[in-house]
Amino acid sequence: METGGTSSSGEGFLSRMALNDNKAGMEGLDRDKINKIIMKFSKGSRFYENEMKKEQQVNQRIERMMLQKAHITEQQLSKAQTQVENMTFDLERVRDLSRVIVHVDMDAFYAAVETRDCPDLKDKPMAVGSMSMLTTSNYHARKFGVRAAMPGFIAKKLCPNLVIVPTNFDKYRAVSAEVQEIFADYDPHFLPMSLDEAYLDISEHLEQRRVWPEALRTHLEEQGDGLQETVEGLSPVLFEDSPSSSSCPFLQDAPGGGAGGDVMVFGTCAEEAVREMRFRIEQKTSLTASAGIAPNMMLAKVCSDKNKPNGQYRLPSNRQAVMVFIQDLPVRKVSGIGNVTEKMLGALGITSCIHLGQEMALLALLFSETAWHHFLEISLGLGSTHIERDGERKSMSTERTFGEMVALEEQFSLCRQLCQDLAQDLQKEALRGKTVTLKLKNVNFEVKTRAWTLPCAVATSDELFAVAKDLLKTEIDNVSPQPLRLRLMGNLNLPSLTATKPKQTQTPIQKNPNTSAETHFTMSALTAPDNMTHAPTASSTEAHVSTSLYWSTEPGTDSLTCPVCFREVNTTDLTVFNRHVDQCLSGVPMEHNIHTDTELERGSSVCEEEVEKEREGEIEKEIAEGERRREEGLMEKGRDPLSRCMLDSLGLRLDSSAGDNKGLLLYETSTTNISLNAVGLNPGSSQSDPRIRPLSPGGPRPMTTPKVESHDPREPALTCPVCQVTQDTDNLTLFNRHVDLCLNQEVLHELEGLASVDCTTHNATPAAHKGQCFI
DNA sequence: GGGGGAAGGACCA
DNA sequence: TTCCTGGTCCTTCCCCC
Repeated sequence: METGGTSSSGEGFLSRMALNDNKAGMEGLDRDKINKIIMKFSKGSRFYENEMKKEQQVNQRIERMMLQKAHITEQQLSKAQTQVENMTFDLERVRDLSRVIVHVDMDAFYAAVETRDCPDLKDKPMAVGSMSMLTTSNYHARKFGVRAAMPGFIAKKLCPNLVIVPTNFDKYRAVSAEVQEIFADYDPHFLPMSLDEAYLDISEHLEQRRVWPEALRTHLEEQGDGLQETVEGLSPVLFEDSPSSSSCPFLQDAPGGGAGGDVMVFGTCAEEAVREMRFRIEQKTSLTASAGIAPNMMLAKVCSDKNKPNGQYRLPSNRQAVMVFIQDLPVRKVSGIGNVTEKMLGALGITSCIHLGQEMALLALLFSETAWHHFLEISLGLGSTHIERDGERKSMSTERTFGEMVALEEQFSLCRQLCQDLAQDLQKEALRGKTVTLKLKNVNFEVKTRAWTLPCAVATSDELFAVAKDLLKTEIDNVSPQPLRLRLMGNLNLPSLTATKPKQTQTPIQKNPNTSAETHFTMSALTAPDNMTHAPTASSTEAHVSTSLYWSTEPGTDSLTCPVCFREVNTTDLTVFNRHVDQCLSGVPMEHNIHTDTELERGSSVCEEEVEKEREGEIEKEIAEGERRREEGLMEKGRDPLSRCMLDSLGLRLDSSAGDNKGLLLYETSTTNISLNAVGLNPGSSQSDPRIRPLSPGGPRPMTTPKVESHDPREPALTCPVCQVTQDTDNLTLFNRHVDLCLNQEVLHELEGLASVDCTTHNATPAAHKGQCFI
């Protein structure tokens, strides 16, 4: 038997997929019937399979917990009981019942806004969202089991007449702003939780209100668009069965109120103040709100759900009333207890808050300290009494879901786009962040996050992409030879400061997120200053020193010494400096960045002089040609090459001479100046179907490669362009890995000329260190 | 052993 | 055919000092 909002029918229903009716307007539904439909159309899908996996994990957690419970001794229990009692005593001592906290929640907000603007919808089951996902539904739809967070196509099965209206956040934001203006009159420091929800502390307002003359508590009811009409006509159509719509509080309770009255006078108590607030919201927006009034935020939130929609509930501010209220409250109703916690508590026989109190000693032994402290507070009806707007934002992110994406260039291009979007958002709030996290969800709904913390905070698109693309590349390599089949990509930046200038740390961080044991260098062994650190490596194919060096500054200095060219770079901007180092290591100018970054130009001018002008011209010519072809539409849809910036960052070049093999990329390892072809550029194609022809070894390697030809599977001989040894394989992935390792060896040898290299973390075999070839 | 970063997950609207 | 987005907090694991 499942607890709370989910059910099990004994057919192996996943509790996490079954109908969650823990929402107003969903009482008394035929859950079994609804669940059967949900399962019928979910079963067998990748989403379902993943949910099943997650459910199993939760079940295992529960099994472990039960095992742990079986080993608890009386002595342990008694000790824990003492601990709980002490804690309870401490909490009771500071219980604060003096505040009047209000939680206001707009009723089916998005759906109500859409219905208001399109009255045709008022009698129809409708939801806001898309066939993929619904954000909310009206109360007609809820009768069919249609609710928020349900995919539209399932909702359509439950309710074939369902009207799905696309979201219009600009509109909701505008309405929300109107509502918030009213909130501010009651608590200027109110805490908005989302567009449709807020906490207010009206204690001060009530103090003032006590002595307010009636005139200040009088509000005009606008005829035609006012309460009378909304109660019987427009907005509350969503809430015909509302506990309060049948006995409109405004009309009946408010002094001076009455059917058709023009003037509404409200009282001075908390209920009257909240009633007034809701009245004003409705007058201004034609939308209804529900509210809960209680001595703390936790209780206020529960109370606002009590008489939803279009109602309010006040819990008296005394301990006894609070304890009575809490007794029968299902744990799932408490904010912070979700599906998993509910299930775990249910396994212990805990379904309501009274059980929580009774089993606290056991919970103290089975859950973490944070968790059981939270449970104890809930069981005592305690919650926060201070509404504080979080001054400081903790993180900022952006993510996107899409159809299956396999093509590398699409993945990197999207990554770039996300970085641009995030950079824009960061810059809007003048924030910078030190940790860049890449979030990936594959087609099986498995989510992975990969993070990298930088020595200094970053904010620009280029800076973010420099890290994100490495993280992405690492993941692509990790699943190789399989392609990375994505359905979501996100980019998260954790701001650590709000300053407009980058913060420069004095203590370098030296970590390598590359869990795939790919080749990388431990830079500490180089004869470089101690403050040189190693950033995330890209892949073994990227001559790892490229884009991988980060530097921290010494306080008081305004220049840095390049560890490669040993010249002073006149900058303290680490990004600029690291680009300089990248350039020196690669021996290739980062022409695009240089042209757009004057500081970089200054900082790297010394190294630039050493770069062959001819090659610069050649590169520029190639890119110009690539762009020309792009503009001319020669690139077929879906075969659009990587952006210039992306190509740069990856060390990739477009082969404009590829003819029919458009989409071919040339990989250029900057140190060795070797060109290899990369694969999988056509959408739909994958890395498992590459076309490769190794280049002829020796001599200066060309920037462009001859037209690629398919490799004949009957002809296994592939010759490594680096070591020139023929490899006994026709597996192109293996062959490419071999080339990677050889390339890295070349880099190593080059660096050995500058400094000693610590190869302890280099994943190559001893043979590789000797420059020999292997697969 | 403690601190801190990385990764994953729960939960919320 | 199709299961979101953006944010916070917590837990666990692991590495380093």
